[in-house]
Amino acid sequence: MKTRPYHHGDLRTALLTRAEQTLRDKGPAALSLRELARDIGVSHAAPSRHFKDKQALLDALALDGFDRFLGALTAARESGDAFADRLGAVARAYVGFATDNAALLELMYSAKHEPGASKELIACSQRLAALATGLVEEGQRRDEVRPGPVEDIMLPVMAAIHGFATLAANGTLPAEEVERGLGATIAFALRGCAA
Amino acid sequence: MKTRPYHHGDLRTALLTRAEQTLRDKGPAALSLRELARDIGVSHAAPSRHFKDKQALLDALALDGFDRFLGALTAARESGDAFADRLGAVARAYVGFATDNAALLELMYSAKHEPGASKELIACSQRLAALATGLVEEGQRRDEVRPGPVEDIMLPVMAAIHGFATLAANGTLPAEEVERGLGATIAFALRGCAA
DNA sequence: ACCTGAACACCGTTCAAGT
DNA sequence: ACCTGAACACCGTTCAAGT
Repeated sequence: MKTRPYHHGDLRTALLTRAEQTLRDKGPAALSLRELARDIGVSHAAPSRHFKDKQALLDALALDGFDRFLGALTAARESGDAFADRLGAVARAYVGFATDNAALLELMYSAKHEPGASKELIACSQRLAALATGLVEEGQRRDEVRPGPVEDIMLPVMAAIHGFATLAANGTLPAEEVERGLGATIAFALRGCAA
Repeated sequence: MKTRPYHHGDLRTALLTRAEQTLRDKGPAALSLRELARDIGVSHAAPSRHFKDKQALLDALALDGFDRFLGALTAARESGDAFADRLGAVARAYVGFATDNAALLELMYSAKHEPGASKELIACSQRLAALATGLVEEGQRRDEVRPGPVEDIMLPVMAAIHGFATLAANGTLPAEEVERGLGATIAFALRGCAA
């Protein structure tokens, strides 16, 4: 057997990993620092060496989620050449992440607009806005999206995708209707963008 | 001075009123049954006579919110005759409620998809869907909305309105940009619906 | 019928002390 | 540097007992 490193080794990572697991399995309400510490096998006070309080751990979790989320969206943005393909791929990536990480996404959005939201979290939010803006502008340059102020197009498109993603993720829309609804939402968005 | 009725009088109502106040002022995390009881001046065990547990109080709060929300939307649905006017009024009512009752709306949506969500809460959710469906169908009958399966139009429209409302309510979209963004979102939705 | 007081099993956070 | 143990001030929930 491997000898365990001094004390725990990497408690910080262990806490984050376990916390995300719990978030996924039992929801955000069931996330307790003391239980996390118990599960990992350290004292209840140990986490405070790595996270100054519970919110700091939640913020780290949210930041981690945003990184993966933005990674997925950025990759999707390069799918094909046409605006329609790129928008469709981004929408699918967005909704896919939302349904696969419902609790985490909720945490990401609530952490972001907490009073003392970290600069990194705000930066993530801006990167997301920049991605959407860039996508629409590119579509306009290709004459595949009608002209006019980008915000007036980008905002409704993101609202539709984000709104659909939350409806799909929280179960308002039954799982078996998600695929069709997503197709309809993408088609609807493209209609609204059409030149 | 008025003599106070036996014991408290109407503890149930007092709890709900105070809880909504706290929700509005300090957010859902700050909502504690014991503090509520303290503020009102009863023992910490008293609330249990009226709400079997904390979730029951939250459900009652959510139900109350849904009633007002549906009332506002139902009224808006009768604004003018044209589909464009009605959709615009519903969207404005939706976003208005969301920005005026951000924490409550969040509670309404999370209470609704809690494991043991009450029948009444689910019924509210269905009334909302029925309202949106009726609006679109009416537009189709008037030839102001393109033909096709209602769900394929209703769902994207609701996603856009709901998505915009959450972006506006949680501060992702700065308050001074809400009015313009709302106009753009309504215009975008109408474009997507156009016959 | 409605409420109280005490009790139980949890929390998050802090801080001296250990290794 | 990293963790422990005890302490503090909170929770939600339950239940006998009071009026």
